[in-house]
Amino acid sequence: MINQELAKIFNDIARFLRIENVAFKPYAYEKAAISLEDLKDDVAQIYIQGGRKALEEISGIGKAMSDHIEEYIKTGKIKLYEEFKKGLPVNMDELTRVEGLGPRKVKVLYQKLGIKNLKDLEKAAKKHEIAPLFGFGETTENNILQGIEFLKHSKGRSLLQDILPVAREVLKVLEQLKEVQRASLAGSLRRRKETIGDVDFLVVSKNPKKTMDFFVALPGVQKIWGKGGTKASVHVKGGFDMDLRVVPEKSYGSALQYFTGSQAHNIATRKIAIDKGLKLSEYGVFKGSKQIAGKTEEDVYKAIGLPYVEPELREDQGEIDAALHGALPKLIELKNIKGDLHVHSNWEEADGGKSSIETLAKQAMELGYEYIGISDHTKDLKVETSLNEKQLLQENEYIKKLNAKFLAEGQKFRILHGCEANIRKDGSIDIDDDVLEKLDYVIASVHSVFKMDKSQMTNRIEKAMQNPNVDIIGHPTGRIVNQREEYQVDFDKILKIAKETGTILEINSSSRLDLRDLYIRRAKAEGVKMVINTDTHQKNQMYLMEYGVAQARRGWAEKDDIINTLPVEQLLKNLK
DNA sequence: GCCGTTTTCGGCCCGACTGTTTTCAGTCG
Repeated sequence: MINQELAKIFNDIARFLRIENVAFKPYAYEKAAISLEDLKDDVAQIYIQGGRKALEEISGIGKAMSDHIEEYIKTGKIKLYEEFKKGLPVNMDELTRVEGLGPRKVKVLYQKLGIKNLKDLEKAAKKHEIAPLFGFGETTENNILQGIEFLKHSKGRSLLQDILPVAREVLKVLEQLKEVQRASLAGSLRRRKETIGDVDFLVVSKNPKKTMDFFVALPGVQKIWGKGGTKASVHVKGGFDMDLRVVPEKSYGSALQYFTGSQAHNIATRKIAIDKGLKLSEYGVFKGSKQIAGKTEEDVYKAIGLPYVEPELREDQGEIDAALHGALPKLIELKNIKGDLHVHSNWEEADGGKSSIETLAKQAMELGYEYIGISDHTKDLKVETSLNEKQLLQENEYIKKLNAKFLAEGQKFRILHGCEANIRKDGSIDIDDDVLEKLDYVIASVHSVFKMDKSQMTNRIEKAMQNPNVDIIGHPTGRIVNQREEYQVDFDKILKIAKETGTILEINSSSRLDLRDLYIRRAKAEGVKMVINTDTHQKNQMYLMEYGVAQARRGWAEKDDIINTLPVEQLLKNLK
């Protein structure tokens, strides 16, 4: 996929244009870049199939952008970009990642000191060559050094599931402060993005200074980045930033709306306000100089003529239009989930990190589930607990006994027996059909040979879906967030076959987060049913369900799109 | 450079903080 490469180039061009004080164009290039980043299809494919016309149907892509894209596909280069780079041959992307350094300062640093990259920058700062420059100074030089240091330790964007628990701890502490009246998470964390850049908190406080002093003294804080009258920013151990904003009660809703973002959603909502002769900012909704809303988010949306929009939808991906037409989805919630169908066990005895089936069942009961599905790996995957036909049948007997025991104890809980079988290279399943038939359900997943060409991989998965015993395709695109790209597959075809065969697609809650949000939305649009599973391998991973549900919400999924919201008998009817 | 259920031309979100050039440009979210 060249989408990301092009997005980076467009972002760079936007920076070059900003240096030259060109009005509005940078914004257009940035918009085009965002559009490409969010695009689920390969832009080269779009061009090959539909030409320039198809390109220009992408939002933010007009004549000039499609020129650039065509040029890049044909020659691997964009002339305009090459010329900009000739005039300022620096690693713009790398340098502007240093906090406080933008394109203009980068240009000055290149012209005066010949700084081209992070290494040059660090050297110059250490030799105190930066401070004497016009427009710079001691503080700026120190900030640059610290910014570089932070970048070195920064892991980039962290996984939501690593950050949210930490952020909740901090939020809890803030909420317990006597002077704090209200507190919330904001930013991409509140929107439950897959990865998080920094953590935003918003509070209303009777004593803003005291609250901010407390915040910057939290354990784990390594550096106070900034502290003003309403905002404090810190770097913390683990390589990420936390921001705290203190706002007045009467602006809490508009501030929360603003700091939750996304930026694109904010711009869209502000435009709607303008159309209505209003002004929307973090301080409220204003008619002239009079504030007409701002205390709660609901009020803010209402004042500009919209119903409340759930944070997970705020990406300017059609939610504004849906809101205007009363067509917002009623998103699935964690409490709708009645069971987890992708759980690995060490089926007889607890051992190492894994749990016995009985332990897992008890955990599921504690989560309020009505059922759990045990789905151990099968024989082709050479892991300790992968099962062959004979072992699967033994496991089946064992589960029957456990269910009988629960029944005798009066427990209204059921263990379903499945497996996570392997889809072989040729699309066949590594367990005999007469054994698969005896299980309550079968998940089939790709665990090997990821690098196939698109049509081969599509045929491989299609063949698995055609198997009458395969109910669910596990982690359907093979991606792992921050670790592995998805394999090449024709997702439209997968949806079509899933629909025809009644095969369910998994939303995997682990760090795979596969399906990704845009695919969930497409599956929903095609009427393909999904299941949200945790893929639990270690003790206590069933709590990950919340992240799969968040992913589903970002994909606009409703309760009816997800089969494990159903009671057990209905669930079984929805399987093949 | 892009876009249009009031526009094919005339708009394009809004405000705070920082450092330094002391009145504002650059950067950030």
